[in-house]
Order: sequence, then C-alpha cells, then structure tokens
Amino acid sequence: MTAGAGLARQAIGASPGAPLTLSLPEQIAARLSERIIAGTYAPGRRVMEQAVSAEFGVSRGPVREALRLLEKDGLVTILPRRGAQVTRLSIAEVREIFDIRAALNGLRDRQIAEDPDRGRLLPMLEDNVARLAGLARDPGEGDEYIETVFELNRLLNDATPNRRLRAILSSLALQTLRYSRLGLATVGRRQQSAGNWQRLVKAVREGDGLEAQRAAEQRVLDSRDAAIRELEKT
Amino acid sequence: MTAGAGLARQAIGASPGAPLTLSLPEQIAARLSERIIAGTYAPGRRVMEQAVSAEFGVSRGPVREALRLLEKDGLVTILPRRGAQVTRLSIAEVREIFDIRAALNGLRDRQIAEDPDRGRLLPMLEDNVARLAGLARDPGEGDEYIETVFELNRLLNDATPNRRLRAILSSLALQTLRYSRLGLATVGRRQQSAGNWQRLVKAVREGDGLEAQRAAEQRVLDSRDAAIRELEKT
DNA sequence: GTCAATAAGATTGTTGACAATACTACACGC
DNA sequence: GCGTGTAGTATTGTCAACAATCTTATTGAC
Repeated sequence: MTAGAGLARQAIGASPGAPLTLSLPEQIAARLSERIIAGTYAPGRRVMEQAVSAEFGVSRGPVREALRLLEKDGLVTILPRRGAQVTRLSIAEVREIFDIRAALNGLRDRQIAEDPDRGRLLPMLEDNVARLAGLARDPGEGDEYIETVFELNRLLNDATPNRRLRAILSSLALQTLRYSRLGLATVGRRQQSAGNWQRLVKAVREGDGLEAQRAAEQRVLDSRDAAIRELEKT
Repeated sequence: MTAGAGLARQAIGASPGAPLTLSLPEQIAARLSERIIAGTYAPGRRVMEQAVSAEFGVSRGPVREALRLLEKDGLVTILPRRGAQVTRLSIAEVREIFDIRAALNGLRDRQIAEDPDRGRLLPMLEDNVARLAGLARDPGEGDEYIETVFELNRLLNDATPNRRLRAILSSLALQTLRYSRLGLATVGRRQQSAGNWQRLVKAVREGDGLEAQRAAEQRVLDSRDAAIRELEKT
C-alpha cells in the first residue's frame, strides 16, 4: 500500500558491462531483501507473488524473477507449487554455512596476505581494527561494533581479485548475518572477536599467508560457535 | 525439431519435500545443460528464448526460468536485455574457480576423514583408486579414467553431510568439467592424479583429517595447473 | 574510404488471462 | 469423538500478445 506504483530506475552501480539502472526484478528483490534482513519478514513467512505484485504495482512476472534472485542468495526458499517463504535455517544448516565461510574466508585472506600490493589496504584495516578494540569493551554502543566488523569484511572482500569468491562470500555472509549479530552480544565475545581481527591484520601486515588463513578460519569458527550457543539457549 | 513438443514428466528424485517430477523449467534446463556440457553448444553461443521455446513447444516463460537455473549453475551468462549465452571463462576465471574448489574440497575431505562412520565408504573409495592406478598408464582407454575420477568425486560428495557444500561443489565442478578433462590428457598427468587420489584415500583410511585436506587441495591445484597449461598452449 | 546517423528487424521485458495444483473447511460415516 | 472424503478457495504455473530495447544494415556526409 504505502509503496505504491512506479519504482524509479535508480542507479547504484554494479558489475562491469551491466547497465547502471537496476532492473525491475532487481529493485523488487532489493526491497524485499531489506525487509528479510531487518527481520520485518520473519523466517518462515510466506512471500506470495500476488501480494508483492499488488504492493509494487507490477505484474507477477517480475515478482517471480525477484523471488528467484532472493532464492539464489538464500534469503527465500522456493518450493514447487507452494511458493516462496523466508528461509528458516536449522542449527545444523547455520553450522554448515559457517563452515563453508571459514574455509573460503581462509582462502580470501591468505591470498590478500600474499598480495604484494596489499599496502594500500593495510592502513584502512588497521584503522578499523584499532577502533574495534575500543568498541569491544562497551556493548552499549549499539551496532557500532558490528558495523565496523562489516566494514572490515567489505574492505577484504573488495580487495579479493577472485570475483567468484567474492560473490559466494557475500551471499553466505548475508545468510548468516542475523546469526553473526546474535553471537556478538556479549563483551567477552566481542573481545574474542577483536583479538581474532588483530591476529588477522597482523598476519596480513607481515605477509604471512598461512597465518592469515588460520586467523580467518578461527575468526569465523568462533563466530559460528557463539551463534550456535545462542541458538541452543532457546 | 527432433525434440518436439510434450516433455514427459519423468521422475528422477531430488531433495526432500520436492515432488518426484521435474518441473517444466527443470526439464528444459536439463536438456540444455546436456548440450552445454557435451560441447554441442560452444562457449559464447547465444541461447535465445524464442528458439528454445519453439524447439520444446512451450512458451517463453518456462524457458526464461530454465535459463535462470542454468545461470545459477554458471553454465550460461545472462546479460540484461541481451539474453543468455553459454558461459565463456577466461583463464583467470578458470583459475579462480579451481582455487575455490581446492579450498572446499579440502573442507569436504577433511570432514569425511574425521567422520567416525566413514568405514562403509572406504572400500568403494579404495576400489576406484586401485582401478585408477591401472588406467593411468593407458590413456587409450578413452574416458574410463575420467569416469572413475567422477565416480570418486560423486562418492565423496554424497558422503558429505553438509548439503550446501555439496551443492556449491557440484556447481563448481560442472563449470570446470571441460577443463578438468583437458588437463587429464597425458599419461604423466594421470599418474600424478592417481598419486594424489591414493594419498587422499590413505589419509581418509587413517582418519587423518589435516592430511586429507592437504591431499584434496593438492589434487585440485594440480588439476588447475594442468588445465591452465593446456589453455595457455593455444 | 571511413565514420556517423538512421531505420528496420530481432530479441528481451512486461502484462493480464487462463490452467493446473495445493490448501482449508466442512460434512459425513464409523 | 475421530478420521476420511469432498467441495471451494487460494496460489502457483503457463501462455500469447504487446512494449521497450538492442543489434544490424543502410544511407549519407565528409
């Protein structure tokens, strides 16, 4: 109702060769993914084509395609003849995704640590890691700690020459975002996280690829264990 | 022309909850993927909606969806307003995919080696690896060596409890299938490959997760280097 | 001869209607 | 009371036509 018809063709910029405007399905997917990530659409909630198409004032075709895009990112699950629903992950599935992220983050950060021109990246990494240490002690600052962690991940992702790795990692990180947040609720956990980041950036600075890989894996695995501990509380 | 209308709803069986019949888009995607994998559709070839829809006797809707499915597996690349074409990978992209495969195969095989009930799997692995050694010496046997390697990968994939890992690995393996084959053309390379497999299965037998991981990574990286050597010849 | 503007054709994007299937509530028999 | 069959409704799947955009061939100017 509130959104109404007429989604503007706004430019955000993406991969090369692609046009600067988001296609209609991409715009719809973007709007829906905001709600899923924010939790407005809770896991398990059905997302029905007609309702979405009515809200945005488009036909069901683009909506179908938008839902397929969200499925590709794991945000919704589509069952034949039963439509889409916001993905609900079991604890085992959360663990699986974190395990994959650990392996791939290890690859990403090892390659970055072994990159001769990582010099330009380092100051920004060190900047954010320094901020992290301060924020870890004070959980009251709301999302600032988490925002900084995201910024670090964004920096490292953008520094990865392997585009496909970047795409997979972004998708997996999105799927577990909610759970990463869940695991960063306590001061102790934040200090552990900050320590892992320090270890990682130190390895990058020194060009120690293997140590960077180990640090990255440990960081994600700690994140995994913290998230699962929270999930098992309920 | 030869295919004609009326795709039968044949059952192949897939994930739980899903119906036993393949949906129309899935059937179309399956038919197209055969051709792409077999090379009938060469990299770079455009796959136009109208042509496909005419051949299979369906409207363009299901065809569009089939192409999105193939895009998800990396078999075609879709450019906005320009349609789909069979994915053409640069050497750098081939390297990227192999690097990801190495990391994830390492994860897969480490977890398998550390699995207490890997006993039932071992005889089948050892069987195939033994066959590999004999086949490596005789490149004239056509695809039998490669078939055995695929069987080994299938066994390991099916043994992985991590479903998402399985899905990602299957997709990436499919994308590089053509190049893996390319790298297995010589006797020397096959012997190297067979040696890597022996090392891997030995580690699985002994329950040495780290060694299994290292062997798996080495196996894929050797495969990568062989493929790239072939690609750079031209 | 080369380049740019333009027009014709080809192709993808979107729409609304119809078909097929799945879900829900209710009645009926045991 | 409980399970089963059935009708009605809701929802997804497919289709054919129309709109928007891109590609290609042609023409003209320099």
